[in-house]
Amino acid sequence: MYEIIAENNRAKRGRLTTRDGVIETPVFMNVATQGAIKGAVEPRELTALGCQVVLANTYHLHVRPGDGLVREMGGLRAFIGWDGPTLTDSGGFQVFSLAKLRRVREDGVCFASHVDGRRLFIGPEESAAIQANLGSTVAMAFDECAPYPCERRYMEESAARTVRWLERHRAKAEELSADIPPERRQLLFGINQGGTYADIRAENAARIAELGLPGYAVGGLAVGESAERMYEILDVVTPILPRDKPTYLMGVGTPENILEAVERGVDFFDCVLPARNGRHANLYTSRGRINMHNKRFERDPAPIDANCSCPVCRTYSRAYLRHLFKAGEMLAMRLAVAHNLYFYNSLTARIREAIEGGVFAEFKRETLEALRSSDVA
RNA sequence: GGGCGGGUUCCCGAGCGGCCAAAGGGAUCAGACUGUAAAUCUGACGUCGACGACUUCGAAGGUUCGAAUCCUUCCCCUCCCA
Repeated sequence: MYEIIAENNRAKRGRLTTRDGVIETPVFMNVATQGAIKGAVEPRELTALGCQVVLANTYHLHVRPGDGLVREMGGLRAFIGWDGPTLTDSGGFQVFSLAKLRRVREDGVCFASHVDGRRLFIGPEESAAIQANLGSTVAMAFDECAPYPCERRYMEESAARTVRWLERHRAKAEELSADIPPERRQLLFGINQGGTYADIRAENAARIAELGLPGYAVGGLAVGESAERMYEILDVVTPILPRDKPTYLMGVGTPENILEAVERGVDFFDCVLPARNGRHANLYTSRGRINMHNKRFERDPAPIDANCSCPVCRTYSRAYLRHLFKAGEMLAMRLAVAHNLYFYNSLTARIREAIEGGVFAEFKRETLEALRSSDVA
C-alpha cells in the first residue's frame, strides 16, 4: 500500500508498505543483479549503508543458478540473506544490453545465453513464472528496452507490443498467485516505453495507467539520449501515470538525474553507477566525483568525503584507498562500493527529509551547486 | 685466463640494413561508465614552438645513399671451461 506523506510541488515523499517491509521513498535500490552487489559488499552490510531495497535480475538468475533452485533455497531473500524488500527486473533490459544475442518476437524474446550460448526463451509468462519463483517483493513487467536512437515506426511497434506483454504478464501473475492471499502477493509494476517520442510515451502511459497496477516504471531512458531529453520525457509521462502509485525511473542515474527526477514526481530509482564507478575507483562526494587513481590523492590523509559519515569515511584515508586501488587489492573495491552505495542511499534519505521539511527546491539547488563545485581537494 | 650468449625508450621484452621514435606486456598519467556479458574499456606515455622537426637502442670509431640492426676496439652482465 502506497501513501504520500508529503509533497513539494510535484516531488513526492511516499511510503510503500509491502509484505517484506516498508519502503520510504524516494528510494535508491541497490543493484545486485546476480544476487550479489558487485564489489563484494555483503547483503548483511547493506542496512548499515542505508539500503532499503535490493534489486536482482530475472534473466541472470534464471540462467544461473536457475530460478527453481532459488525457490528451493527459500526464495531470493533467504537465498542471499537479505531481510528487506527486493525487486526483480524482468529481463527486459537484457533485450537491450544483450541485443546481439537475442531475437524479439510477438510472443517474447529468444536469447542465446551469454554464459554458454544455449537457447532460451523469455516472454511475459516466462518472466512472471521466474519472478514468482524468485519470490521478489516487486516484480517488473517483461518489456523491451528499445535502443537510442530508435526509428519511430519501430518504437511504435515495440511500445505497443510491450503493452500486450504487460497484459499477458499480469494475467500470468494472477494465475500463479491465485492461492496466495492478496496481501502476500508479489507486486507487479508496469513499464512505460516510447523512447524519446513524447506522443508515443504519452499514449503508452495512458494505456498502462488504466490497468490499475500497484506501481509504474518509466523504462528505456538513460540509454544514450541527453539528460535534458530524459527530463522532457519525464515531464510528459509522470503527470499521466497515477500519482497515487509509486513511480520508478529504471536504471537512473547520476545524483543530478535523481534530483531532477524527484522534482518531477519519481520515487524509485536504481542504477549500477555507484557500484561500477566504485569498482573503477570513482568515488562520489558531496562536491563531485573523484578518481582515486589520481596522483593528487597520493598523500591525502583526509577521508573520501569530509561530509560523509559512512563506515569507510569514518576510518580510512584517501591515501590508503588510492594505495589499495594502485595495488589492485580487492579491499579497494569493497570499500569504494560501500562508500558509493552509502552516498546514494544517504542522498535519497536527505531528499526525503527535505521534502518532509518542505524545502526540496532549496535542497536540490544547494546540492547541485555543491556537486558541481568540484572543490574536493 | 679461454669460450658462448647478451647489453633496446621507467621495467620486462620484440626487432637484426630502409616500411623504427622502435611490436607486445607491465608500471605510470588521464578519461569513460546510467533497469551490470563491465574488478571493464579508451587515450597518453623520448623531446619540442608536435599532420613536421629534433635527440635515442652500453661507449667510441668505421662501412653504407641509409645502421638499433654490419665491422673494429673498449666497458659492463650471464653462463660454461680452467
